[in-house]
Amino acid sequence: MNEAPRSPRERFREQTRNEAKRVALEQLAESGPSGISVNAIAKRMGVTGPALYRYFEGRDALLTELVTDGYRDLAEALEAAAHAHRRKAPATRFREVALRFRAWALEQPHRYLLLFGTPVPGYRAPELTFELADRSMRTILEAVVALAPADLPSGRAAPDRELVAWRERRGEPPAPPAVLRRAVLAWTRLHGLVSLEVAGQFGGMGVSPEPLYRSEIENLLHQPWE
Amino acid sequence: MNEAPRSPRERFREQTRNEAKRVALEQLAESGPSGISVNAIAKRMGVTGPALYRYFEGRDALLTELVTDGYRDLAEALEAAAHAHRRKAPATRFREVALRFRAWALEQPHRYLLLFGTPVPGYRAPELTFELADRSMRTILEAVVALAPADLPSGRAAPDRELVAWRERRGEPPAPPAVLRRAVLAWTRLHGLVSLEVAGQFGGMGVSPEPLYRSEIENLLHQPWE
DNA sequence: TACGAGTGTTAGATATTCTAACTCAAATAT
DNA sequence: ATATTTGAGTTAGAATATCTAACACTCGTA
Repeated sequence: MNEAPRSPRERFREQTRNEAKRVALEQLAESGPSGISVNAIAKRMGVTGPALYRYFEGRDALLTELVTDGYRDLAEALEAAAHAHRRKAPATRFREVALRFRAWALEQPHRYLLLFGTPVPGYRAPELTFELADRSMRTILEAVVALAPADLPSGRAAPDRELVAWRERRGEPPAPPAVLRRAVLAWTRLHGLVSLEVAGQFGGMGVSPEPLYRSEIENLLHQPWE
Repeated sequence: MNEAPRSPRERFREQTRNEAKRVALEQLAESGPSGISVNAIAKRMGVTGPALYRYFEGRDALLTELVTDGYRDLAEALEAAAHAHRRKAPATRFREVALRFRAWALEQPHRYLLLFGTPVPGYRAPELTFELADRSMRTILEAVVALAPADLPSGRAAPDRELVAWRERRGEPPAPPAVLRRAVLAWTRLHGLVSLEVAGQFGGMGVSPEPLYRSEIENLLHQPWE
């Protein structure tokens, strides 16, 4: 997105940083989060350990950057799916977004776990986590908004008020609370299935997760609007 | 459960092991999975580092033991909830088991994340993971079985066959595939909500997760049996 | 009471993160 | 074109981690 960095030095710097992150993701895939080692990354890049400290404050900063990159990547994948089907029926669009979500997770399970699994380093701020997840959440929300009929009533229960307030805080057009609640449920249900699948919990059960996932999508599409 | 260890030495050994695991869980709560250090545990126990290697093969073995303990603990909590309400209506029993599930996770979020988050050490075998999660799964399954009407048909779709086969493999009384599917969905939906809550993803949203969780329980109870 | 199994210690090999001090090349400025 | 400065990479080293090996001691056991 950003145009070419001005100086050759900045370009080189950017290139080295990306290379380091690329190698870090390799390490992540091979040996898990705790296998990401500044030293090993440097060695694999053909430089000594301390050299990398010119580019990252330390191991945790590098990890954090992988996390933020991951959230951005996921959000972009979902947005692309939504955009690709923007002319289709809302149900179709929702399905495609949901399927893209699972596909993204399965393409790079270690990254998905890095985002939604145990916080790895010292501890990353939960607020940061939320800010980042929010962009994906918004795409799902838009897909759910398009599904809802026009005449949904406004609820008065506690979670409804919270959701409406949250939506207002972001300066987005208001949506009926039932829609917001449905969007959150969509998020948690899809995440529940995907995270257990990625963590290998279905493996021993002999269940193919895909039909389950599809049926859960249909459940969300056909569930009555209270 | 196990009766008193015979020799004083075995008793002492058991005691030391438990103490070590207790301290390890403290470390886990304070500094996350990567903060669990054999050295630090030993220091906190008043001995030197290498002493602990008499009791655990290494750091990974200790970690693995924390994981297996956690799965056992969770399963026992769910079984206790089911047992406490064994005379109540099936819907009540299911509700209580589901609520206990969330309560267990909230009481010790770091442990829940240790079980269902990113695999931490080298890599624990997924089969092991499944074996252990199975016991909790079974309790949920029993609760769902009790909910189902008696005249459910047997499906012929692929996931149904898999689920039935899985159930048979464990030598348990057969259950209609719709029931098994519902049980898996219960598991994934509850886990989806709880894991996002425990990971702090709802924090910034200002949503109280409890009403959402309860509504999801009711959704499971009232969803038609296809 | 003598033995031996088991517990804990120190020393050390290896690997990690990260800082400090230094060199050197290359981009920038004059 | 030359001088200056910026910054990349190096080695050295402090602090801490896992884990092994060799040794000492102690307390159950025979």
